Amino acid sequence: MVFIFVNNWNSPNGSVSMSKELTEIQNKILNFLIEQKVGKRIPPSLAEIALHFGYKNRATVQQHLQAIERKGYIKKKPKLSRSIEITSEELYFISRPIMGEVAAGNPLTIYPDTIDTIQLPTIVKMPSQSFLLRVKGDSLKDAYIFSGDVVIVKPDAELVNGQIVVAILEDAAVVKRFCIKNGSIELHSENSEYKPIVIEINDPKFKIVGSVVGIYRTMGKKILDN
Amino acid sequence: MVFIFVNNWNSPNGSVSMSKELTEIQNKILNFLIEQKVGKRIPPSLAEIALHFGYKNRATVQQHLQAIERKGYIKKKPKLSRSIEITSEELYFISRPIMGEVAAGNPLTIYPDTIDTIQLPTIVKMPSQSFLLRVKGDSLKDAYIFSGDVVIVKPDAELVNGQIVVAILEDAAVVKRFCIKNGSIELHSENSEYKPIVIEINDPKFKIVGSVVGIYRTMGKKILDN
DNA sequence: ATAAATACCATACATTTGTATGGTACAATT
DNA sequence: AATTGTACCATACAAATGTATGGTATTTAT
Repeated sequence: MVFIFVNNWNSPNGSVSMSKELTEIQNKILNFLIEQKVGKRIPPSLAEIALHFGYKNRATVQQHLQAIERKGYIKKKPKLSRSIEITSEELYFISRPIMGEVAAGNPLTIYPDTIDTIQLPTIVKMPSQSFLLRVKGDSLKDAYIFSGDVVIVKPDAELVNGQIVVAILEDAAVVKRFCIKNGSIELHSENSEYKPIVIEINDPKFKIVGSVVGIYRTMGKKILDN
Repeated sequence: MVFIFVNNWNSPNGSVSMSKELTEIQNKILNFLIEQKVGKRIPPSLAEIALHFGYKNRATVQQHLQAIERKGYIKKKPKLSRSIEITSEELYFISRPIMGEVAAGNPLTIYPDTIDTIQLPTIVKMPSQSFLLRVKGDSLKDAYIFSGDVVIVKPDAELVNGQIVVAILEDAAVVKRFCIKNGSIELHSENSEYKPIVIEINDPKFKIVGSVVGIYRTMGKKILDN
């Protein structure tokens, strides 16, 4: 997992609280904090930070954290373990692989490897083990999922009628609304131009990959040319 | 903040790892864990849990946690403080107020109070101090924001050209793409049917509320009637 | 009727953790 | 030349934390 530090403080209406630039080492420590929070979901203790950077004692880390806090990048509650808060978490992005493309209209080939990377804001937390797929095609446009959207897929999730799932059909993947009826599975498009796909439950060429637990679409910053 | 516990284990393809039902108290403790993680962003220590429930020592909490872990709802690393992980975090929802409605097309009145509540999945982390607004109207449909979508608004965020912002114009709120040009502010719709709104920077009837940092749209479970 | 699970209590103990203090070395600034 | 900031080290200590053990009372299941 690669984390990218996006320093935005110098933008037009820059944040007031970030008073000074971080040194290289302080920057590395801040990145580690973000990494730990996104990955492990809890902030590290001083000892864990020291271990990671090879420091022989916690005092070194302690002093670095004090410096980073003085400069306004983190906040911590005194005496409380693992209480480091990242001041402006939404300004940081984590680089996440997109595992393939998936057809919302007609089936498309699914790639075994990473095809692209997305800068996912750290505020968008992904369930563990879930992965990202980019949607192509417009058969789900009535469910407001569009070509280019990135869907968060949780594998082996429970399947409920009416849920949007990712399924493999003869080595191609589709995003459809799932419906089980009279012992056979129907995969619906929201777009009425596409007819439902009907499969027998035991069809060996069919497999449910997982359910779509969320979508992500980049919101900010579009160049206005006029 | 009110948290709602959604017990999903008994759904058709129930998860395998959740072996037994929790008792009432165990349930309350699990809810507290979720509450703490979503709110404070870090799991509580045994002492903090004991304090919250009025227990006189940590051992009581310790035994409850062991029971909850035995039943598969949480996992924790031995000897490590604040290392409780919620096994299937994406199954829980947090109840969050929607503060008002906002027009993406023509301006609408913004309500001072909560108008509705949404069940936001705990995987969608909101930046602190941000709030939710429901979008009405279709002027942003080319940016794929639709009537009914819930936008996450971060107040006082830095304003960058091309960013989507919530602004107040004569006591009504709009969602538009922000653009500053030659000393005056332009608010663009993606939908070409609407013309840009142009305001002078110092116009007292105009105020930027914040920037849209994300959208959320309920994905799962739609009743298929056929 | 007995066993097992639940729901607490008290006490004890080894680590972990945050923090304070003092020291060395080096680079940049004043 | 003196000061400040950075980047480490070592040691010490109180508080926080997780854990183990043993006990009591109540409810639930066998």
